[in-house]
Amino acid sequence: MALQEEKKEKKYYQAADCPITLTVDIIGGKWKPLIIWLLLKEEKLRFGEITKLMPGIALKVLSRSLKELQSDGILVRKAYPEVPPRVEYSLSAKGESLRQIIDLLSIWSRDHVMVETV
Amino acid sequence: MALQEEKKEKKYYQAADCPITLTVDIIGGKWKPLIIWLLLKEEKLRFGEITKLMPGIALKVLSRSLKELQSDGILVRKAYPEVPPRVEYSLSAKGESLRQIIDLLSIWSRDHVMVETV
DNA sequence: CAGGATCCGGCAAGATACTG
DNA sequence: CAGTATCTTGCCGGATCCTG
Repeated sequence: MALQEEKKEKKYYQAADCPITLTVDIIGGKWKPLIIWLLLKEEKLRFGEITKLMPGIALKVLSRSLKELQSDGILVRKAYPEVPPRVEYSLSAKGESLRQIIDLLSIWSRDHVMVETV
Repeated sequence: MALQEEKKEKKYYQAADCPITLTVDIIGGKWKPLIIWLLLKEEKLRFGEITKLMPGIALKVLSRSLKELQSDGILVRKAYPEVPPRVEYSLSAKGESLRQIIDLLSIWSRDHVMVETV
């Protein structure tokens, strides 16, 4: 079996090969970072609370962002069968595991973004 | 001096308040992560080399991405006054300072994205 | 060789109205 | 209260042609 084209190094790359891209696709976008960040601080938030904390976001966008973060396993939705309805969002273990990264990002942005080269 | 409305906690947030967003805005997008990732590995790349390493990217998109990463201080462009022209891109110190974050992201994506809950 | 200029399509995001 | 449905918009990314 002649392993003809087997190189140790790939010759080219696509976005999907990049570990940064894989993560950014999940936690990136315009609002998801903020949602995760808030949930890291607040632990548990209702849908309405989030809309009040983030006045700029459109309902539809928040709704879809939450749904995607759910299906990516980052956060957990808990609905209470009450009237009026109550729904609480919190981070899953997988979501919590992002804390270390978030902390690093916070430090980096403080040191390299907010201070303009001093 | 009645510090009437002075709360310790802000009542609402915008995307710009979030440290994750600040960083993701710089290194995020479809191709920038890949560019940074490659430069972390290769140290120095010519424009044409990048297009060969990333066959999917459009010239204009690469061009603009590089320009933005420059103006954000992430990478350095060095042009040699030759014919035909030669241009080399490499990470700045600020760009290098992302390595720690990138490493964490790599680990996280390997542990939480690529293995689907085992 | 390293790009600039131009035109185009798609999807994310936004605004508003409505519902279980 | 916690969303959906619908319509519109804006920007990102893509393809092609052109140039110092």
